[in-house]
Amino acid sequence: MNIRILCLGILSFREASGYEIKKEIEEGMFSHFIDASFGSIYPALSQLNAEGLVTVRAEEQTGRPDKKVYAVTEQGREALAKGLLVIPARDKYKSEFLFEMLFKAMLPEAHVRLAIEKQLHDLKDDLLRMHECRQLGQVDQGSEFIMGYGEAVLSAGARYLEDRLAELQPKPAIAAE
Amino acid sequence: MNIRILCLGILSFREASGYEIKKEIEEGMFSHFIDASFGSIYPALSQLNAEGLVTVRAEEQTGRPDKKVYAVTEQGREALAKGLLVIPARDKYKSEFLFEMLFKAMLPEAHVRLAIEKQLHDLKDDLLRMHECRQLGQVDQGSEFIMGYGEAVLSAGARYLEDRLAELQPKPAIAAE
DNA sequence: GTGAACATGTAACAAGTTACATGATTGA
DNA sequence: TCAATCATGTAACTTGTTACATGTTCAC
Repeated sequence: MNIRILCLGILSFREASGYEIKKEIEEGMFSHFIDASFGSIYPALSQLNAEGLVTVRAEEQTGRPDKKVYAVTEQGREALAKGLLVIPARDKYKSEFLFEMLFKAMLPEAHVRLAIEKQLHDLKDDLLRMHECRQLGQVDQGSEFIMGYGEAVLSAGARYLEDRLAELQPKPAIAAE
Repeated sequence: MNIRILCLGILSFREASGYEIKKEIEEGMFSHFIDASFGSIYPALSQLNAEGLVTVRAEEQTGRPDKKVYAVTEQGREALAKGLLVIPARDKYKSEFLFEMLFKAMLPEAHVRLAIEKQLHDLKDDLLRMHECRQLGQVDQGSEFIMGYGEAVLSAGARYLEDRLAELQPKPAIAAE
C-alpha cells in the first residue's frame, strides 16, 4: 500500500489539497495505522495528475500559494478499486516501547513507570481522536469497522497497562527520574 | 530504535550468530513488533564489532561458512543500558488491512471475508507463537510483560474480527472470489 | 512579537529491503 | 528431486523522512 493509493482513497471521499490530505492522515481516524509526510504526498499527487488519475484546480488565495485542489477521475476510481482487490499485506507493527520493556528488570523503576505512562498516553490519545471523529463525522460501514477494530485493540492495550501500573510501587509524591 | 541496539539486546541474553539473531526475530516472541533482514543485521554486527561493543569468535563448520558467534562486551552492555534509557518513540503501526476495510462498502463481500479471515489468521499466528515461547522459554519479568501486552492486544483484535465474521452472510459451501 | 496554521515544493539523507553471489546438507 | 535450513555477505534499490526555501495571517 503506497502513498499513491492512499491519496486516491482519501480523494475518493472528497476532493482535497495536499495540505488537507496530510491533515486528514494526522487528525483523521486513520492516524493510528497510516503515516505520510509532505515530502511523499506532494510528489505522489503530481504523479497521479500526470497519469490522469486525478485532476487539479487551482484556488487563488491572497498572501499564500494557490491551493491546489485535487479530485479523483474515473480512471482514478478504477485504479483504486483495482488496488483494493489485492489481499492486504501483513500488518507492520514496530514498538520501541515493547522492546524496552523486555529489559524491564534491568531498568530503574522510575523509568519503567514513565515509559508505561507515555505509552498509555499515546493509546488514549488515539482513542480520543477516534471518539472525536465518531461525533463529528459521517460514520459509514467502513469507518465503523475500522474504528471498532481500533477501539478494541487500543483499549485492550490501555487496560493492560493500567493494571500493570497499579501493580507498581505506589507513585512517589514528587517523581524525578 | 535501530538494528544496532536490537542486536545488542538479543546478544545480552545469549551469544549468537547473525543467522540466529534473524531466527530469533522471526520466530521469537518479538516477531510481532520487530523486523529485520540479513541485509541490515550483518552490517550492524560488523559495525558493533569494529566499535568494540561485541566480540566475534569463528566456529568452524564443514561444508558451510564459519559460524561467527557474537558476544556482547562490557562496553556493549553499557551502550545498551544507555540506549534503553531513552523514552521510546511512539509505536509505528501500518495496516493495509484496515485501509482496505475503510472501503468495505464498495468491495465484493467475498473479498471482504477473505481479507478478514487472513487478518484473523495472522493474529492467531502471532498468538500461537507466543504461547509456544511461553512453554519452551525462560519467561522472565520482561518477556512476561511484553507477552501479556501482546496477548491482550492481539486477542482483542481477533475477538472483534470473529464477531464481525459471524455477522456476515453465511459462508457459501464453495467459496470463490 | 512569537508561534501556529495555512500552503507548496525539492533535495539531501536515512534506514532499511530485495536480489544476488555461493554452496553443503537434510528431509519429504 | 525439490524445497528448506544452514551460513555469510554486498550492492542496488525502495520508500520514505527531514530539512530547507518562501511567505502571510491570525491568535495570544
